[in-house]
Amino acid sequence: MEKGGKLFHPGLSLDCVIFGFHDNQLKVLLLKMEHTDHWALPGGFVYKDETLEAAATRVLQERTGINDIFLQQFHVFGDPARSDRKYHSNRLKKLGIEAEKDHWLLNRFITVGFYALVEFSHVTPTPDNTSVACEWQHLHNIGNLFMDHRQILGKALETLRQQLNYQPIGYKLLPDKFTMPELQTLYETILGKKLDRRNFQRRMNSYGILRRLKETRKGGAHKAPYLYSFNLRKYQQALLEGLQGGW
Amino acid sequence: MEKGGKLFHPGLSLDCVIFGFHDNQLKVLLLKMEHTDHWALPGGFVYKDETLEAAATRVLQERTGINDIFLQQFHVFGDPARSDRKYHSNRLKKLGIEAEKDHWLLNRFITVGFYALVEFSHVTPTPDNTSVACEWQHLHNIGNLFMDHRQILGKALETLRQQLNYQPIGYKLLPDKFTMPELQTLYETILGKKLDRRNFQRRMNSYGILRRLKETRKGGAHKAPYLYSFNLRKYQQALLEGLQGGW
DNA sequence: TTTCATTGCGTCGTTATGACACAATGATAA
DNA sequence: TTATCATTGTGTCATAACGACGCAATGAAA
Repeated sequence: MEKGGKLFHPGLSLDCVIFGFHDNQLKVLLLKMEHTDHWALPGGFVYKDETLEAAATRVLQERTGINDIFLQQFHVFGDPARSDRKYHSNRLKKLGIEAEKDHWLLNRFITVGFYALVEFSHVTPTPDNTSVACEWQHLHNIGNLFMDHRQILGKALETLRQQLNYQPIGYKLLPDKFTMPELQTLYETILGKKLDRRNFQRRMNSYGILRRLKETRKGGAHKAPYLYSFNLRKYQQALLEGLQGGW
Repeated sequence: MEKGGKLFHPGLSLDCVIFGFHDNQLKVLLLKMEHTDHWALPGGFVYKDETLEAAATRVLQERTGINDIFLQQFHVFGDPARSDRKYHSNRLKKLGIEAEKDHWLLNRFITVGFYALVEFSHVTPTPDNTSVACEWQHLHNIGNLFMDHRQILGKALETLRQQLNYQPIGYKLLPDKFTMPELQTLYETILGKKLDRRNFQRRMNSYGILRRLKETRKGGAHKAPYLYSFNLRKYQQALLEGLQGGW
């Protein structure tokens, strides 16, 4: 906190939108802030000799426990008015740090937005030293967000939608074995619209990127759907050209 | 040069890839650097109270003379090794500025890449104070580029390709009146592949975003092609959904 | 006046798409 | 044990879109 000015690249931060999929819902990992009902995206600063990607990877490792994480830079947020200097100066005061006017945290910050795709069950949510909790929240039921984090989240989702045919989004978000309805719900959530069940299945199968397993998912009421897994080699090859047809 | 440290956001720059279309070729506006055969993307720094977009707009205005320019942020380049500190320290020496070790220009810089689309004939190329010339270069015949500018250009082109169905790329790059073969060549250059002339025309017409004029383009050898202009209202409406089918 | 590359418009067979029908499944309730 | 019923697997069908290609019209240059 005191040495940050010497350690970090000045006026630069990053924020991560961490997506997970569970209970047939797209979720985002958020940090609950102290003394308010506000939530924040996991973020951090960039060491002076660190790449942006390394910094993001480090932050993501700390919040999720996952080392090898899929992430993509998607936008820079640089509005001069985006910083909440009052928050930082209050926080410094509480920490007993004399908040000189030119304290490194009180300057303007540009932030680089990253989105990350993780397998929900592999994550161990871990708060950082500015937060009191780290929890998954349903994408469509998110409370008050800090600063411009709502805007950052929105842009991340928009990017996810655009890259659906070019990034291994299903592969990174779903567990090894999943059902066709689960995959479809994921697509529907990201796209924000309903898709026809039968046409979805036909198209997905036509790509040749799925392997249908002998097993079915027992346990739910009604007919047990087959389990699928990705044929990773073919998936990646198909993504190079983009999944044809689009959604 | 001396006061930059106080005026600008520290360790932050931006670089612009300015695309234009002329002589049936996609071109990029570059700056010729002094004393070398290297070229550089037009770039600049961000004032402490300026948005990134405003800074890019300012830079673009200075290099092209155009005020109302179309630009899009596309990527941040943050490799710690990307800066060429030797270049800056030499330059400072030549300018007679004592290059203290902690001179603001000698620190690590993160740069935000913007691409801009301009109507070629509206541009008045103007060098900045670090360059001896400002010229259009053919996209496929570009000389040595400074630092990581080749990589930045590559990423810009990749982004352009991805956004072809979502941004008014034809509208921003072509003059008010243009022929179908010109539009097709633009698409072919961006996509990097040949398209069937007749199918291209059919698809373009089916979008309903073009208005065929009564005039033809006389002067070239062979049959005179019709001139077209964009129906801007319909174009923009179609872009919201993305031009269907893709290329 | 002829030549010829280019342009405008159209054809044709195939494939992809959207909308929908129907039987099979399997946990739950009767 | 049997009936129920939402859900799943598979298929059909008419239409639209697509890729490949043919051919006549044009207009500057030979």
